[in-house]
Amino acid sequence: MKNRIKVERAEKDLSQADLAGQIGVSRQTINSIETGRYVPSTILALKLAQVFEKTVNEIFQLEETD
Amino acid sequence: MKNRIKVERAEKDLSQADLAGQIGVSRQTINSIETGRYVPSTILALKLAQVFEKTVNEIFQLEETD
DNA sequence: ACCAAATGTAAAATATACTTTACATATTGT
DNA sequence: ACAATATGTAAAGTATATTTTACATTTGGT
Repeated sequence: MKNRIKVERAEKDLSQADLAGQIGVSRQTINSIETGRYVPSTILALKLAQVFEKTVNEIFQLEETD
Repeated sequence: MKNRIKVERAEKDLSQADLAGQIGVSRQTINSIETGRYVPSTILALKLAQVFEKTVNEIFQLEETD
């Protein structure tokens, strides 16, 4: 699964720590999702989408391997 | 988190087992998500949305308690 | 009423998300 | 170059998702 978190963060000028704080997870959780080390829960994806004012589908996309 | 899986299934006339088969998870996984017993991964949410031809946000919505 | 299919759950096992702590590297401003 | 901030990652621990097996209940058709 691909994601656009890094880009969305840049557009809102948010650090990983900022974003983590807004959503209520650890900074490492954001980093791990952003770098594809693990797949977030749907609740987390919805919260990220909410912060970025986008849909989940705009931020996360399936790949063949999924 | 709320979800509209039951309704979307009805509209496509799919049983829980049918849906599970299309996505590649167990029937109990679908049942558990549908009845709110647990929160799916974003990959699973994207696959469900794909089957229903809707966005993840149309199928899953955050609640205050999330 | 009977039968088949669909649904709701539960328990045990396994996989994976997420936290905390900690450290190393990279980036940016002065 | 220096200091501060941001990022990448790792290991150990905890919480939660998902599978498999299994059974009880419900629903729909005849």
